[in-house]
Amino acid sequence: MQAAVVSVPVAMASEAERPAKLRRVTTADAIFDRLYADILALRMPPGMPLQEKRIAEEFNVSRTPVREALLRLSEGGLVDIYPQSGTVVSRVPVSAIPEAVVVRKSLEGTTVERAAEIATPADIGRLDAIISRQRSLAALGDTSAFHEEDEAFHEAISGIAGYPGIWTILRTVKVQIDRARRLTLPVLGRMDNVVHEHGLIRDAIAAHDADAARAAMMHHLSAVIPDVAELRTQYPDYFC
Amino acid sequence: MQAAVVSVPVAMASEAERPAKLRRVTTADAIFDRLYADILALRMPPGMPLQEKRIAEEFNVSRTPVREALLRLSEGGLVDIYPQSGTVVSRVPVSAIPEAVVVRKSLEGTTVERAAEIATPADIGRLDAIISRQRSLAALGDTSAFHEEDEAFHEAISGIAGYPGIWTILRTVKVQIDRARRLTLPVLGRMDNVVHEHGLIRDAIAAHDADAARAAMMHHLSAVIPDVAELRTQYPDYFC
DNA sequence: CGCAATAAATTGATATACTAGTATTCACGA
DNA sequence: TCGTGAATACTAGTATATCAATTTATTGCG
Repeated sequence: MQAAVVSVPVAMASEAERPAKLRRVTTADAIFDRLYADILALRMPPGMPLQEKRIAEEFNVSRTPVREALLRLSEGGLVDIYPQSGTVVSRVPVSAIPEAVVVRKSLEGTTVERAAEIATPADIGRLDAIISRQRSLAALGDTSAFHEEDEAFHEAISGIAGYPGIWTILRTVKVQIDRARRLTLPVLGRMDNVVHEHGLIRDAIAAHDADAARAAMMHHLSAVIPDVAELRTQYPDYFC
Repeated sequence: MQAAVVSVPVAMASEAERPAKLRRVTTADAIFDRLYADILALRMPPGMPLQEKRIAEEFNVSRTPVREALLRLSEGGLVDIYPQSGTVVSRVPVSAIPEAVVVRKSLEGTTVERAAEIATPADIGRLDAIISRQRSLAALGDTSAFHEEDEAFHEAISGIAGYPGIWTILRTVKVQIDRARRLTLPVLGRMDNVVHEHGLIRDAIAAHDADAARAAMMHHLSAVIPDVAELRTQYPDYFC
């Protein structure tokens, strides 16, 4: 099943304070990561049918860890499990995207304000490093690596603000938006715009101007809203 | 299978499903709901060791659905699973509580503003009904039922705003706060204060005054922050 | 063609056994 | 006596086989 909307977030602090006893990577974790990446990269497009048994054979494991991975993906809204029927890669719920954008604006607005208040020069340096890498990747046209750095930028701001758990929530919320955005990111010049907007956010944080930082973030988040109407006509099978 | 007969309030929240495919309640769901309720009500206190095998025997089911339930609880931060070692009810991460409050303020602030903008008289009526029930429950001193109505109030506001997915996030974030709050809720007069604060929020929404609604919500959320320092000395085993 | 009976397919759950780490115990030696 | 370390008893992770419950596809008959 799929919660139709912004899916269940992983609780904050569950991973963060594992007392030095680092959780070892289980088979189920590996399967999850692989499927997660494949779905996000659209190598497994929305609507694609999945089967526990087939995946188990493909990875040479039993159904058990595959099932665990699929259940976790289901909670994240990336797959829909229909009992006694089948499992499919979930279609992107277009109706939930506006809500997801609202969540991002709310949380990232709060976060960037706080970051602007307490950022240190070292923090600014880390942001600069990310932006620098993004500039290079934009020039190379490496959209995949660029997207990773984009995530790193937003995660870094959460870290600067002292709200690492908020990033955990945002990552979950962002997934559906990102799946849609993956279809539009190749648009020429978009990556350069992102780099520029990140620079504005960075400058506002460096200047400890909370209001400007929020404004820059709001503008940035508004700019990356995918045009769902157009996408829907272009990839009708990928949305619902 | 006897456990399926054990009637557990499955509807801990809206499982608003698509009409076509409705998901039946699985054994794992029932186990999850039961454990979730027991942990939240502190019938299973933080630090209490759990064992898949023992729980399975207790519910007369196999390990499989128990395991699925524990994995979901783990993602929600309610239990900590140590591979090849054991599972325990998680201690409340005190360091995460302030962050959780920030998330609540951010999201519920956004939500209540939107609700104030578009609330209909019928919506106000629903809020009034909840507040009315809370007033009765406060008089009776039924803290458990009162808490359920408290959840209903905040969920209703999310619904009015048209952001049902935000409630899903909030519920997850609220859990850790609520676990701590359960130790302080019996404070005399607190329930009456909550009723009053809910009334102020309701009035602001009814008046379509977004600013006042946000202010009332901020005040409300600030008032229910548990005194972690005191709790930590009073229940040292429950926090980390 | 319509439709009901039937077969196939798939997830949900059970039972069992085994693996691989983890924590405890307890005898042993400095 | 006090560690120390190896044997030992857990516990979660995985594998396998099997059945149950349900949905979906197929078949065959009127």
